[in-house]
Amino acid sequence: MPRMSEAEKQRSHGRILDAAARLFRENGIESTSVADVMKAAGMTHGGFYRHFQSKEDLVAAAFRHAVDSVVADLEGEATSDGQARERDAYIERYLSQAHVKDLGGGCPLAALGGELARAGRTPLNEGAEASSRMAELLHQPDDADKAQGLALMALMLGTVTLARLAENSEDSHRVLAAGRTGLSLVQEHWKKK
Amino acid sequence: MPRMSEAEKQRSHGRILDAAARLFRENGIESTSVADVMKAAGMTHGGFYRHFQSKEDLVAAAFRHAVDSVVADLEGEATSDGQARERDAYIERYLSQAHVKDLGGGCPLAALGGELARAGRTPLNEGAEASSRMAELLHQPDDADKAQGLALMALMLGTVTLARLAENSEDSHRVLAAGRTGLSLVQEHWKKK
DNA sequence: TGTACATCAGTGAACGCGCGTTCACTGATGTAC
DNA sequence: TGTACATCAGTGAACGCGCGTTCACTGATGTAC
Repeated sequence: MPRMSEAEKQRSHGRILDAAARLFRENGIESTSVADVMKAAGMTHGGFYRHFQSKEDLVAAAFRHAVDSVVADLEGEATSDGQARERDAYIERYLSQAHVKDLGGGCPLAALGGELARAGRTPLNEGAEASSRMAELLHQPDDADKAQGLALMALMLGTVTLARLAENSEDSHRVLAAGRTGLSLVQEHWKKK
Repeated sequence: MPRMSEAEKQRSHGRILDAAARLFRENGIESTSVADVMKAAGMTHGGFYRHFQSKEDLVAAAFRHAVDSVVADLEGEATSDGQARERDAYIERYLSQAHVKDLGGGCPLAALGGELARAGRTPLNEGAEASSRMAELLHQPDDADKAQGLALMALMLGTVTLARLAENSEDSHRVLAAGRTGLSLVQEHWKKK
């Protein structure tokens, strides 16, 4: 059957990234094998090394891929007013039960932040850049440095992490509600400090 | 050489838990093997199953062991005034560069929260209980439900997670400072909502 | 435009390795008389 | 208290298995004339 055309190779590449971004978030990096990813992308494991030098390479690329799609969603708006509306909608979605349940399609930092810190130099760098980019998205006009954006990101990430550990949906809702309350305090009173 | 006395067995058990609690936090659950843990505890891997039924059992027990030692630190104080002082000191230590660097000895939720959500039923239950116990520790007299404790825990956990992803210590300090600012806002203004 | 040939995307078997777990064994410990 | 014996904590070899990675192979693609 092989060889495929250059255009088809690029489509394969995209399918591998999509599958990896989802599986790593859903099951964790260590629990997801190269073969798992390739199977989900509709191929066999042998072809993997035509696309990436190593699994560690894939981890970094797939993580960036996941962050890219979040960022692309929010940077689409042209006016700063539209961006503010998008940002608020994103925060609301972030602190929702749907996001808590959607590990595989949710925030890459919330799903993999802890693991990334131990995953090797290249993935770690991607993690650092991701928190920068995410904090930038949350930043508001009155946020000179990115401090408020970082604090919001930390609170959101922590809230979803705790909500995912809750045993029942009642506890999970309690955690999300607490996170929303804390978030509004940070948003409203930041510059009064 | 075997067999050891009952007292010695209990000491071995403690050494296994100590080693596991440190190694899991330091290198992650999947990257730490049963043999790694037993070697760090000064034994060979074969004896492990006299102490635990499976690795998953050890994960749950070691996580609880780590949470226990955090909780014991803070529950020692008898007076509510002493407890309040201890709590403030704990928060300060939590949001310090030393804690960011000390993965193996730091907050179990920050190190393993993400992985725990995928680690099986028993470890997941331990995670749920841990967030309850930690939120309880942070709770203040005017915090009727545990909402404020949960929000503080989420902000602290998220801040340390982001700080651990930072590439240099300057960025890491920036994240910690942002977390501290956010935290004081949540502490001061909670009941005004 | 048509032909001959080099390239290389994807396949599937194979590699060495470390994993969680099992097991026969050892000899000090704990127990029964 | 002393002796005979069952127990069982820890050892180290062995198990089946899945991992990341390599490789010979295939045949459509892309290129040179």
